[in-house]
Amino acid sequence: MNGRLVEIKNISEVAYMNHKEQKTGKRELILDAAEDLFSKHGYDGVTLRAIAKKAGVDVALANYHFGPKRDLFDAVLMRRAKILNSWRLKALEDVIAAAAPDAPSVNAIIRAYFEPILTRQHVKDPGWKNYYALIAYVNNSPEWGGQLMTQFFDPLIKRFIEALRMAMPDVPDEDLYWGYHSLSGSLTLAFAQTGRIDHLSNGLCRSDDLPGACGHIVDFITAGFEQMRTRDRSDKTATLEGAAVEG
Amino acid sequence: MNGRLVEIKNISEVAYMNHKEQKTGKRELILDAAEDLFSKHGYDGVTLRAIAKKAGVDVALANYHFGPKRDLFDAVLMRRAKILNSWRLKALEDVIAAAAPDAPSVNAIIRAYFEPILTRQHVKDPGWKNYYALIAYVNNSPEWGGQLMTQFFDPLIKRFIEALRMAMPDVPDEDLYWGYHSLSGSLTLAFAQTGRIDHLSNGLCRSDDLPGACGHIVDFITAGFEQMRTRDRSDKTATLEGAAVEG
DNA sequence: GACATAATTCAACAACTGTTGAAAGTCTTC
DNA sequence: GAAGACTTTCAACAGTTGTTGAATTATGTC
Repeated sequence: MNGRLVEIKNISEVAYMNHKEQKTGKRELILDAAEDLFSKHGYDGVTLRAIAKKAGVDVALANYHFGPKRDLFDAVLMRRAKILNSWRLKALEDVIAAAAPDAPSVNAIIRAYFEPILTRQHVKDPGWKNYYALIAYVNNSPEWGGQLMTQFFDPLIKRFIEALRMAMPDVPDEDLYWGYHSLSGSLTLAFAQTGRIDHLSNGLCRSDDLPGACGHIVDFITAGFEQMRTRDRSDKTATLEGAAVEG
Repeated sequence: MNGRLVEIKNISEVAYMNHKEQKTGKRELILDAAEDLFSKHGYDGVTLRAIAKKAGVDVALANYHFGPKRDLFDAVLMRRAKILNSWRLKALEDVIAAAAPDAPSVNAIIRAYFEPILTRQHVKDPGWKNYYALIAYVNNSPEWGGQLMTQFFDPLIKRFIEALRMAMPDVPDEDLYWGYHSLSGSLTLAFAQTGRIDHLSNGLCRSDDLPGACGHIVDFITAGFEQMRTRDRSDKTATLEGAAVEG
């Protein structure tokens, strides 16, 4: 059985497919090839001819199915965005329901954010790996980051922050937002799978081991949020300014 | 007085400039323009003609000074890399010396990593802002991330992890490396200044306020490392697998 | 099996890409 | 002020880019 397709159907996310999309034809091959190449070289680093060659089709076919290049890029992003959101939304709601009427623990919330996307079977699928790397590219790009990420993931993230606010009612919103910012950066770099940590750790840690990374990151991030309960917010902005500049 | 140039000279980093580079001619204008555009659109998203136009010079001039496009990109990265490293190395060594013969605190080490680059005067300089965004682009790109970041920043980072190992001798290296990975991701996203947190927080937090971000991130990351002293390392990899897939 | 419709390929376009060699300009040094 | 070494521009190249319209093939319908 075809792993990805089965998953998509079972999760009752068929709705977002229109009648054209569920076929296993060359259309999907183009999306797969584009996903792979875009994730590795970015939007401008990939030509339609390279995509067509990798998909084994003619150049013009991409334009026939998706219109201009930019729309193909959006289609690649869109294909897995909703299913991703539904996984994480469900995990978050499960955690909230399980703790009700109390607020869930910070650790449970963080786990609901990471585990659905980092510890499941699908992380072995090259398509999903490429998609994650693509999200990393988009999230860190000034050109795409502001607009596209907001469009796709904001609703989920707002509910996530809401849950954190429930768990830590006395923590100011500013702390929560910056905390999410750190969380997002950590996740993004893990997504990117640049091989950097492999070099740095002499092979002790592997950047393509997403489930392995998950445990470490979850504990790290949880502590980052927990710390906010007792954080010293007095102005510590006394800088080292001048020490190096003048001397 | 010209902020950036004065800083560079005072910090006794003139050594890395060869005799050609210290001039304020069109050569620097090309580097500035390239830095700006590369940081916003990535390597492939920028043409030499766009750089030349922004710098107000002819297309051929970039090639005359730097050779092929790829070498121009390296030159942009190289220009500020060494001075950046020297700032952070000095801060780290100051912290180690101040605590000697004891090990420095985790918080002091983290602050030595962030404050020299986020709280100083130079973060107001658009050139440095662009450079930081460029580092973010490189760090998250599978194409550049592995090689270039290693080449430029590994020596510093190894000493930094060494210091953390001194501060927390009982923590396994694996935790330290993954901790650095989270740290690096957080810093990178802050560098990128995508405007995402602005949208998300309805203007409460601003992604171009790097000094403001610094305080939050430092406390967040410090807690992430401190947690490793008492971390439960039993295998918690029981996943939610199936819950959503089957239902 | 004819017919309409969708899918795919083919050939070609105008615009743009990085790069180059020669020409023109500018600056230093004697 | 002539000579010579850098700097900068000009004009052009061969190759590549996204896109398009017509031609060809496959798919489904009655």
